[in-house]
Amino acid sequence: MLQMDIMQLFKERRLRATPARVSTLDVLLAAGRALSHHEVEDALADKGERLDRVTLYRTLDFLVEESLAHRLSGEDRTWRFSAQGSHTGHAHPHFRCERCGMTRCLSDLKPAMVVGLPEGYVFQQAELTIRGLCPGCT
Amino acid sequence: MLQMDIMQLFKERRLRATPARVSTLDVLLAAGRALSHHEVEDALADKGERLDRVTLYRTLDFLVEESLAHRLSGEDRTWRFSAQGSHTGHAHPHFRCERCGMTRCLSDLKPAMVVGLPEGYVFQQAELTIRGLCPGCT
DNA sequence: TGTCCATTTGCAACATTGTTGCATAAAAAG
DNA sequence: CTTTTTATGCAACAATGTTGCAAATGGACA
Ligand SMILES: [Mn+2]
Ligand SMILES: [Mn+2]
Ligand SMILES: [Zn+2]
Ligand SMILES: [Zn+2]
Repeated sequence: MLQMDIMQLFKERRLRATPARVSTLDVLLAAGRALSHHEVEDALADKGERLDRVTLYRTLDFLVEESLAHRLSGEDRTWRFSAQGSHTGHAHPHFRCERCGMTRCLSDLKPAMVVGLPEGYVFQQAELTIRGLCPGCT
Repeated sequence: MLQMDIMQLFKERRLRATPARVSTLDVLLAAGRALSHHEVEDALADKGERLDRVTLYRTLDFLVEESLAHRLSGEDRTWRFSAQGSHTGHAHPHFRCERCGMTRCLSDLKPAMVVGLPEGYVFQQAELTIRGLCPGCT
């Protein structure tokens, strides 16, 4: 997706198309996987963008708020951000590499293919987490 | 499980049965759910135990290392610890309350019962995470 | 194109969670 | 009781994320 198209996207939604937001969403879209705050920071640096740490945190929150990205918690106590916020509530499976932490959404896979991972991925473990309300909170 | 039995357990395994370890495992066993570092600290305080923050971190790590507990990452960037480390690799489903964060293992449930949660729990979402190695790490 | 105002940004300070180094205390073996 | 090994407490540090506030700026409108 071109930067110009991203700016157009913001304008259609009546959201301020600031450089920080356009560049950040651009990075997420180009990555094709979930990126940590730090990884986004690095990717922005590669493009010659200098962005304050706090601004980036707020920008990522903004994108999630506007459903342009979604956020998932990593095993390493950091948030990861992925574009494609469209698929509702990110209630889809994810893949995380046990060695390097690389995380990507598996939302485009049919259920049958979750068992058979995409080429090149090695299955080690499936973790199923049920979320909801406990007896004390109902 | 009695404190004395816990001490016995350590001795059988040739592990040093220090007050910190016995009390901490006691707290985890009594909880019946996964506790954060902070929650363990509070529970110990209730029992009149004073334990250094760092010592507790190391004690919890020790219990995980010895397979007397297992550790899971929460949505709030904190580790949770649960006794019953016996079930291998904690490759079992968990339940987390979306409101208060209460987390417990569902390891004692048959697969059919995962869909139908125990009485009092409200289902909201199932998240499946596949873990393994990505193409770059194989 | 210039003006204005709500919003965004950068900076400093702070909070939380967890880790490391090292001297001292204590467990368990003999 | 003495010795040896290991665990503990303390201080300092690191990583990740948040909050308050003044200054900059995006976009609407004249
Ligand atoms: Mn996702
Ligand atoms: Mn568990
Ligand atoms: Zn990897
Ligand atoms: Zn609850």
